[in-house]
Amino acid sequence: MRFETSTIKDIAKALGLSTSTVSRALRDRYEISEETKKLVLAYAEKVNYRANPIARSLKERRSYSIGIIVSEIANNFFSQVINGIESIAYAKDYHVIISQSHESFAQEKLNVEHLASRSIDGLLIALSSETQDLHYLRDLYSKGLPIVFFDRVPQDFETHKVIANNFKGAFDATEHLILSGKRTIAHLTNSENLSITRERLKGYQAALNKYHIGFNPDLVKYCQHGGMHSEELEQAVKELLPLKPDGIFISSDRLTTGCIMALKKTNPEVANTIAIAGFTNSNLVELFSPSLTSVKQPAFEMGQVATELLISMIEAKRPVTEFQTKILDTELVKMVKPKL
Amino acid sequence: MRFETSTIKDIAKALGLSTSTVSRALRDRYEISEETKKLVLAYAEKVNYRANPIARSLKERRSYSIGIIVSEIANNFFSQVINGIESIAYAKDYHVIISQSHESFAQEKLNVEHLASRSIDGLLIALSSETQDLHYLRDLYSKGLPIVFFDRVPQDFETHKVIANNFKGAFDATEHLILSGKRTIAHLTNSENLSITRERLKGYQAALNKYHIGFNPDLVKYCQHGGMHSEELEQAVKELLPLKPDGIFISSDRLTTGCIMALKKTNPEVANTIAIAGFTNSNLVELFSPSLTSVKQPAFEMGQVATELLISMIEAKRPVTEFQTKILDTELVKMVKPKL
DNA sequence: AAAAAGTGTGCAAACGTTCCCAAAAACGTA
DNA sequence: TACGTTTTTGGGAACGTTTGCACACTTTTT
Repeated sequence: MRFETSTIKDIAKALGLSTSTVSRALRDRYEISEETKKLVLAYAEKVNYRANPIARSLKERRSYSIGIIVSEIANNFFSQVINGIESIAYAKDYHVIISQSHESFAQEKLNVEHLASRSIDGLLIALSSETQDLHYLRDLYSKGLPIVFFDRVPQDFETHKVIANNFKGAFDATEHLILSGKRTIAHLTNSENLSITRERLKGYQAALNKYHIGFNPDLVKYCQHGGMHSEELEQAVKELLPLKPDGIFISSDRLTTGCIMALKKTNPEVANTIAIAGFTNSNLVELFSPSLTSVKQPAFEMGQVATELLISMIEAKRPVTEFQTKILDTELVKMVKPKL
Repeated sequence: MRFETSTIKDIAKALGLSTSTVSRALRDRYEISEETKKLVLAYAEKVNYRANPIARSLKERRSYSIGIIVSEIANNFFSQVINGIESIAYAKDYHVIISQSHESFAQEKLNVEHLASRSIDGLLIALSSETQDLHYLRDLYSKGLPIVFFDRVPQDFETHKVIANNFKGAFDATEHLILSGKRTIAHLTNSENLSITRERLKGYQAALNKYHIGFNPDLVKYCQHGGMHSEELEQAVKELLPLKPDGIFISSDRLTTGCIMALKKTNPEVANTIAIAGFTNSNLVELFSPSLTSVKQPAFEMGQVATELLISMIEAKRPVTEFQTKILDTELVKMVKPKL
């Protein structure tokens, strides 16, 4: 901001001290006498002194801020994760900078590189559904930028990761459909690149397997753009319906709502006859019609855990070499019988 | 970030030039010969030089970034506004920093001041429902920080503002309820501090008036926390129902969804008998049951317009003294008859 | 009484830029 | 040839911090 504001220099001049003394007094260093500290602190308070974080960043080569990349904030899952991140970051005096990839690799890369050039101290990222090439991230990582992945994580990247128990979440949801009598259960899911896609598919298959239901690959539909385009979903629904599914297990927030929307739009007459179970953290599910069974991820907690891991990496004195993959349990919220 | 990266100095040394020459060459200044420029550019490209924005900010006392304050990003209206903001900001080479107030004045103030100290070049803000004291904003504004308000704007603050046509939106929604035969129409709204609350109330009253329906203050319920707490809404619903409303006009996104939720939870038997019309930009309304009539704000456009105004203030050579309040039209999306 | 240790402070460099001011080089003109 | 102009380049200060080092002064130790 171009407007004047008091600096350490001003304080030093006013008090007849050197800038170093003032700086040290403000940071409460042991070398400075109590007396001087009091003097400085009082004066700083009086003139409403605020350290300039830009100058500090330049000097210290760090910014006390962490970058976040999600596909979009208009998604309850991600906004809850962000709230979790903020809760920890603020408490530890870090600021957060949020960027959206909108499921585009190019946008993701651009944002990450911009954040990096702005001296973020670390990065929390859920990959876009397009992302396959991790070179740019490896580059930054090898240059020393701490990175923690959450939700959508790469396979072969040695760092901390935080994910939901996708296998179990998918298994539970599918099993729930089976136990309520469904036998032809379709699976609508994201791009095959994503870790969550693979893990959830396995859970789905395992549940079918447990109840001796054959796995039919035709019943699995992948959406490359994660449901960002409605045509994508309508197409998938159109291809699925001829196979007469009596249940659908859907693999992500955006897809779940999008799929119901597509069903209602293209085939309203069957929308209520198909049982739906899907991953979603929407806080509006109770309002949906047709209603559905949802798999909720511990989003807030995921943000917290990821942030704690990231900050521990940032503040580690020596390079971290032991990495963890934390797996958090999902929760199955069963469909309530629609009243009326 | 603490890892090494090439600087202007490195380039200068490698090429046997001075830092000033390199700096000017990179910024394509006229004083530098084409030859030198090519040389520098080529080398910079080769070593993948990235200017350090922190250093630039410190020197230029601006950051090419703008701050955004909204109550929460997990709200389709605000996330759409943010998308609009980003679309303009990125095109003009500004970066955006998003902060959430969670409808808390203290949090809002903290965030604004943090942003200001990080040298944002301008601020886009929708006030929290608690905010009454604007001193801290006036302070920053008078020190030269450009501010543009959107959606929730203060009355007596001379700067650009961008809002929806709240009066008309409210009028249309209420009229729609009346025309579909409702006569006892309640109004659920936000804290009285907010501009949107006042304007929408007026629209509601005007519609009643037009059709000679008496205004009953008991039918108006204010939610101080904008529906952040579910008890608040359940309480309001509880107080409203004894008055036997046959329609409710609701004044904001969060309240609309929250109110339906509260209705379903506390009085499921009447939930479907009361017609609902409310402001909401949720992209999931089509899924809601009971379904409702919604007033959609041009959120994306609002973000764009606000950003254009802000950037014009930032880049103005002389202080801006003429301010505009842009009013954008809302859209009434009528309830579809629930199938099934 | 001198040396050693401890305490509090200041100087100045550094972080990576930008830009004012001068100076050098190239060119024309008298 | 000597002098202006114009074009191109470099030196160095500044932005607001932090911090290694040196210095001065007190206090303790021998």
